[in-house]
Amino acid sequence: MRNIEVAQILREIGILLEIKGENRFRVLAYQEAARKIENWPEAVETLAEEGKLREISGIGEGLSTKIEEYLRTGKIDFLEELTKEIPRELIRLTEIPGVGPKIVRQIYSELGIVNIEQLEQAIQEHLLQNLPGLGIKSEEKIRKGIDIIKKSTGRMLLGDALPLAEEVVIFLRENTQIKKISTAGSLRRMKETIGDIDILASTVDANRMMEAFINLPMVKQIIAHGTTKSSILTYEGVQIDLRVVDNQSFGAALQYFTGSKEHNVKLREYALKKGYKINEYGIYRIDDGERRGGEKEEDIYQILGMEWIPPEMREDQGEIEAALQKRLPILVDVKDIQGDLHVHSDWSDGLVSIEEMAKAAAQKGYQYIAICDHSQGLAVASGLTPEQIQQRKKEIIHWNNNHAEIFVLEGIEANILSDGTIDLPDEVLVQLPIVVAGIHTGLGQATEKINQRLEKAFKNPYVQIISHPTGRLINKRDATQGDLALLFKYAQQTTTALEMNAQPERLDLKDIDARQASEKYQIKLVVSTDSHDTLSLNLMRLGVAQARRAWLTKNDILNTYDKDQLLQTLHKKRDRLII
DNA sequence: GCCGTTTTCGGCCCGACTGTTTTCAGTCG
Ligand SMILES: Nc1nc2c(ncn2[C@H]2C[C@H](O)[C@@H](COP(=O)(O)OP(=O)(O)OP(=O)(O)O)O2)c(=O)[nH]1
Ligand SMILES: [Mg+2]
Ligand SMILES: [Mg+2]
Ligand SMILES: [Zn+2]
Repeated sequence: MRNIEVAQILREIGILLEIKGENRFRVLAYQEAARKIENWPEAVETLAEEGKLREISGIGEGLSTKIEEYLRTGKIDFLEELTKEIPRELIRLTEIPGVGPKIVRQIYSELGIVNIEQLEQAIQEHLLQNLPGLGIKSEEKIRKGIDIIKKSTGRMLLGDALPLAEEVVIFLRENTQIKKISTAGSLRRMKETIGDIDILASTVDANRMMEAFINLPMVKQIIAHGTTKSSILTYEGVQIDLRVVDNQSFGAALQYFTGSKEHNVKLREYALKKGYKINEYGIYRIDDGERRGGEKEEDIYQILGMEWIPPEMREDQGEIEAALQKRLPILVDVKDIQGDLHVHSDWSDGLVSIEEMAKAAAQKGYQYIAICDHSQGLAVASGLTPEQIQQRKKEIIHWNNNHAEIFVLEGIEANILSDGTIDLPDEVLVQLPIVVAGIHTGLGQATEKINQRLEKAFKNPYVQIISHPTGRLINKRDATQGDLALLFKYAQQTTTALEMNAQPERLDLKDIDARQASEKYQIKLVVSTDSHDTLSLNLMRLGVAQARRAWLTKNDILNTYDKDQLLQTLHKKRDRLII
């Protein structure tokens, strides 16, 4: 998959064109194409080979030619020429908050600045404040911007952002007179990483609310402070945006502030075609200028003849078209989840006993929980030998004989060895009602090797679920080199389910891949927390959110089934493959 | 640079905050 790489190149061309002062819609075309390719579930090189690039809306004659050239030669002539005029280094400067293409162009052409060090030097010598359109304050603002970008740690994990947002919301509730409040932006859409925390509120006194906000104890710096919108930076380097509107506009504002940007643009374009105008204050008829709604978020979609679209779907990935046809799927909900099929106990590297895990799971209202400890191939995680599995079995039987509130399933997270065999013999696997298998070592192997390993694992009749299929760790480790399309084919052929691991830094399979697995290959998925302690069981919420972002329904997720149905489904494979 | 159940040319969302500005451009959400 070279999608990210190609998207990156297109994005760079877009920014360079913007600095050059090109037509902004031409710039937009590059940005939009980049986004489309980044979110495309198939490999861009495959599309190019098959001559299908132009089937992506937003990629036409010019862009497809450039993309093909890049994939073939590793270069784009047009870009080579462009960088002679606009150095590539300048792109980094546009990443400074408050510094855009116009300022970069100006400091480059007037002062010859191409990097942050030179910019800092120029600021120290107060060279910027004498440039037309800039002054003392702009210079200071840019200096602060450089501070921010230097300390910036990139996008946060959703799992880290959620509690922080909750803390801010609670503080605002306690210290201001709030009518309504909600998180918005990527956080409400439950995107796997979060750029900043967006909060929307309606209140009796907007000014007081803003005062309270910018005086939060966590505030390091005030980025903007207006009557309806303020932004602050916390000591941890997290930006928080607060938008305040009247109660009667809360719905329209929530729609706006939830985004995504691309969803908003598409929605607003469609509205225009139908004679309406949408902004964060409401939806208006263009002919008479009358406001037609906006108190509730549903107003906006309903007036346009659409179903209300769940926030997780608002990525301009076909949801607007589906909502118009009233064909949105009924997304899986946390309440549908009947059990967790991947948790560890202190028999391996878990921190709590089977009993504690079972009690906690029962508390969550689950019907069943599968204890899937590591197996012997993973010694660092105290993986279980066949003998230990026998021992553990007694404890599980004992629990089930004495407790009706939840059924504990005996399971394993077996290790896929570097030759693709499972680290436990079939005689052991056949005894286990739940068999998950995953790659934990040799993640850096070449494509061919990973593919072969997985093929072998998928073909093992006892392996029901592949855990964390790509092995990626967000912001830390890339997915393995395994070919996802091939992996999906194996899963389809062998009716093996794939896990959507809910650990905040895994979320693996990820949303767009899970959607592809389900839509194109009819693969079933399992949302699991991979808990090593009881608190982590709550991560189910994150995993289900990713499933919702993958457009999945209850029927697509095996751990929404009741116990009998689940076991029947999971055991079909061994019944079919062993005659 | 892309696109088209009204278009193959003329559109391509809409508004807040900041700083520098005598009326608005730049940046960002
Ligand atoms: N209509 C419109 N809405 C926008 C635009 N930019 C941002 N928004 C809305 C939708 C976004 O989800 C919301 C919050 O903006 P953010 O920049 O914080 O983006 P978002 O939270 O989606 O992603 P993030 O994780 O913060 O990078 O504001 C825009 O250009 N037009
Ligand atoms: Mg945001
Ligand atoms: Mg924001
Ligand atoms: Zn694992």
